[in-house]
Amino acid sequence: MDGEPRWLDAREQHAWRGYLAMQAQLQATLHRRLQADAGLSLADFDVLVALSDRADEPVRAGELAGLLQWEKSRLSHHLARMERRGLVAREDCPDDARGAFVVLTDAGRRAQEAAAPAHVAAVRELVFDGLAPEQVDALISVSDEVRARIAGR
Amino acid sequence: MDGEPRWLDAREQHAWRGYLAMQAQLQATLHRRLQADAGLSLADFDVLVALSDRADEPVRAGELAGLLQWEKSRLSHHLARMERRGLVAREDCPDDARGAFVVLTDAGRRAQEAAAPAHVAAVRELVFDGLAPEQVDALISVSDEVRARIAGR
DNA sequence: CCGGAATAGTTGACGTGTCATCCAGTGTTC
DNA sequence: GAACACTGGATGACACGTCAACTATTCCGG
Repeated sequence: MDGEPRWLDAREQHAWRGYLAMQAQLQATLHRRLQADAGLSLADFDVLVALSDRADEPVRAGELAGLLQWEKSRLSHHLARMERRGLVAREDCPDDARGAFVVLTDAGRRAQEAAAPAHVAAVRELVFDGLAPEQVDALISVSDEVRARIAGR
Repeated sequence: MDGEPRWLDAREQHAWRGYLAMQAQLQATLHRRLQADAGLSLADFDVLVALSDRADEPVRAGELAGLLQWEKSRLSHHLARMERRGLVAREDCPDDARGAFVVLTDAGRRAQEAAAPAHVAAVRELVFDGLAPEQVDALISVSDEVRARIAGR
């Protein structure tokens, strides 16, 4: 079927290793800073942002999973932990008795608002302040292309 | 200290969200395929590749951690799991009695050789086959810049 | 040589993510 | 309306990663 595997050439290997290193270090750094500044994980922050984008309307768990592109089970576990810490609450859903609404608590809203400025500043500092506009464009086009290839097949 | 936080502009937000989505989906897809094809996690694969790059010379655990850019404790836990599955073995280090050598077992070598072609093919298919040479260059320059900013501060 | 600092690696506790499974409520079909 | 599959979500088991504490050795100054 594939005879000889086609390995990556030198430039591709360089790009791939560089990308892997960047992504690991960037994620770890942003995570550590957010944790240190605000006591939140990146995942916590994503959930809080998604919920506060919806003002205060309760959001269905499944819909939230879709927004975050998370598996339902991941979200369920994560919400259980966040609920234990008082950041979110689950409410019964009148329309569909097997569904659940998720809402931000006051503590959750405060945590998100407190965390956001430093987090954005870190993203700026580590990424965008160092990139020329063409590099930002390239990042967009690469992301779009790769995502299209992942989705389409 | 920072008065008004400087938010990301529309283009930057687009780039950032796209990057985050790409990286999450790419990692998940590569992980799932490697797991399905070869029963290995990405982390397993990285360890096996690092060890097989060193032919069969035993590698000190600490050095391996450095090569992989992993914390020592992560490596220790991961090696314990891989050792349980028979992919690697730990040996005593004669020079330094508190050190440990890590070696690939035959099963480990076979697993790595069996996994590599499909994994490279997946990276090609999802990433490099879709990118023009300038995009690969841009990926390199972005990775270098971001890593420099993470390191230097 | 002795005692304390540094180093190599392990361990335990805990948060996180995945997969498979389960359960309850819903919808559909006859 | 009873049997059926379907859907929303929770749960348990387990792999993974991090942090802090720990153990055993080595190193170094006196």
